[in-house]
Amino acid sequence: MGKGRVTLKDMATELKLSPSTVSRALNDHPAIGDKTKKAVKELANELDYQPNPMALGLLQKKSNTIGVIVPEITSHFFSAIITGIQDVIGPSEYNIMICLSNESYEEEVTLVKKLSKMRVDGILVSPSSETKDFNHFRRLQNNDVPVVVFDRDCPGLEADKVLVDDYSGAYQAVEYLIRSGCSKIAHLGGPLNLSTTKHRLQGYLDAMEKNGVPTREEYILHVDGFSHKDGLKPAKKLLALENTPDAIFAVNDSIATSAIHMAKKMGLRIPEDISIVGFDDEPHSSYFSPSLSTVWQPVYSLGMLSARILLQRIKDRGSNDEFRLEIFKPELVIRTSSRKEPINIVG
Amino acid sequence: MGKGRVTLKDMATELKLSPSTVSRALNDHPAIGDKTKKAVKELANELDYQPNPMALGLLQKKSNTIGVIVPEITSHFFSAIITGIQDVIGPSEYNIMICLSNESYEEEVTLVKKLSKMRVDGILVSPSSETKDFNHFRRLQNNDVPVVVFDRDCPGLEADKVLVDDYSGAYQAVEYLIRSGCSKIAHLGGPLNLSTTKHRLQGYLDAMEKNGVPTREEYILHVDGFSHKDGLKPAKKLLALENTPDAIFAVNDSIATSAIHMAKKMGLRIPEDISIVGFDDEPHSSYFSPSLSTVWQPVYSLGMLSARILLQRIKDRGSNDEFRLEIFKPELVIRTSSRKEPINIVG
DNA sequence: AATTTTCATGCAAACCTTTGCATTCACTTT
DNA sequence: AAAGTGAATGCAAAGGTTTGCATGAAAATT
Repeated sequence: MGKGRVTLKDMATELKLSPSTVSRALNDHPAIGDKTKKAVKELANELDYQPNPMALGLLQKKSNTIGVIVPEITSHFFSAIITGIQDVIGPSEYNIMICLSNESYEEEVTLVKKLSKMRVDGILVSPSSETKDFNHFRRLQNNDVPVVVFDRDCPGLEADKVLVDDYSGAYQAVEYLIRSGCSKIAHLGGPLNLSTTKHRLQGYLDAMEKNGVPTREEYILHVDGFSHKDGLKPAKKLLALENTPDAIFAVNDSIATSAIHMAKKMGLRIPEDISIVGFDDEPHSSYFSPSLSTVWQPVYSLGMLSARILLQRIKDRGSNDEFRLEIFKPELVIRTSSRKEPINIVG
Repeated sequence: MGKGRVTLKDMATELKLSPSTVSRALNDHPAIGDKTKKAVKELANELDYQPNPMALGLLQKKSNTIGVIVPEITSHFFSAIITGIQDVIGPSEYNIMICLSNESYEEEVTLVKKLSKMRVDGILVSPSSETKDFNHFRRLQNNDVPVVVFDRDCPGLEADKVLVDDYSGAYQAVEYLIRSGCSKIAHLGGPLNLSTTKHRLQGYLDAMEKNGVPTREEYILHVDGFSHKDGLKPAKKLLALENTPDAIFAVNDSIATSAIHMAKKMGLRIPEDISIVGFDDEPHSSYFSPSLSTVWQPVYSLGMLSARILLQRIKDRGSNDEFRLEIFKPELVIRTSSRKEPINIVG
């Protein structure tokens, strides 16, 4: 009864010592005698003493908690990142508080306030697709709360960042489409003010230009959200063009499946009539039929590294190290939703 | 500078009042004069005063935090439940601490200890597939921390429970397979000591028996984990039987896709040669080809209700209401991975 | 034997907030 | 004018822990 709620004072009374001695004994303070230490530790063990984190937090002005803000967790992408974060933070002394912004700037600001109020010791954040202004993060930084940005960049914000080279991923994908013989390559892009979206678009544009393939304005559409249903209408629009594309590079796998869905519905054969490539390599993408060609990202590692950097930053608080910028390389995964590129093209 | 870290004392000095007066003014205590109240509130607003949750927690012996323990979040199932939980808890005064047990009993016990140490005000839990003993939850309850169990039951544990009628879901699925003309129906079940797995198996068995369809021991296999790769070997084994099944009812969608994968690989046509039905209705299941027949569960609602019950329980702490048992009804969703049942069978 | 050194422990403050009780002051009542 | 009332505010304790400083006793030095 009352287990786990024993206090230092309780133990002090029991042992006829003062709370301070008990505290020092538990923390192996050199000035405490060995017999006392042993007695205290035994009792603490027996009574399953757990120091009260609130008392500690109050004293040390820190909560031993780190906050994580993500737009959502129902996609494999973010849930895998979070799993990586958990696997690093879990064994540490810190607790994690995961918050969902639902891709809303307003909710994100509210969450930052909530976390700030909680006195979190640091936060990991991937901004919502609506977020253009980063002052809420700056306010945290001014309060000495380190911020690590992951996956989606916050341009102009000075912070540690762990990103993915979306430009390269897109470039690889589009260049491969070109080499495989496609020439009318369309792009289903994401919400416009997201760094990832922008870089994927730029990668697409550059790959087209560098390879002398003309693009058309009507070949580039942007979806409002990242889920399957958000891609259906734009995909339909693209496929209904007079000059039907022979390839679509989609901003992620869900949107790519929208395109596959629509293409099939319109009687197009994949990949004979049209190649489709996604981004993210969600685990089920390989089980679709056709299985989806896509760009793989090291999501789990991304989560782990972000968490490690934050822990390091918290530990070194004060020392004004330069902010880190880590960029992971994504990799093209070719499956059956796109044509094979001719083998004889070498170098 | 130092914003958000203003204390009552700071404001008291500034206004030449005592901290107690400032506190009372902010809490609209009747004994405080209107002028004072106004002045205090204005200053608090200006300085963006945020009461220190640790001081409050220390005083009230509660953390305003609720813990959530789930086996994993990379599947849509649990991430959607968590989204439901968040949507209920988020707007409340409580914070959420999400923890992943990774389907490990040991880690689950560690997490419970961590949350207990944190003095969470309640927990929501779906036990790991290894968990057979629930004393770690009972210890929490003994410390007056309410526990709400969701999706996966903890048989013998007295607590509020929000479950799904897995038996009914399985029964519906299997009876439908029988009516559609299948007679050699196999089952790919989950880890054996999980309530959901057991009930799905029982639903399968009963549907077979009640409809006079014999089952064979060799038709029932159990997988070790819930992901695609865990299902491949068992599916292969099933399909390699001399007496090849003409239907497979899988414990979830991922395992169902393993079966589809293997069936295709072995040259079987779906659903002509073999029908396959899953469980969960993950969002991409409808985009597979063949699109997956499966059993839908109200995951989001399940998350929301669990959270509501916990909040209620925390509020009514002390009053010894009976534990609630809520059971959601799942629904069969018929797509193209299984034969259509003859329309002329009525009543 | 007197003094210094060493060792082990206790006291009290601090962290921030809430709250029961005491205090102060102005105003009303007799 | 004295006493009583009421309103507005302050004091102090509590909650659990850590830590600088002080205290006490015993051991070692002179």
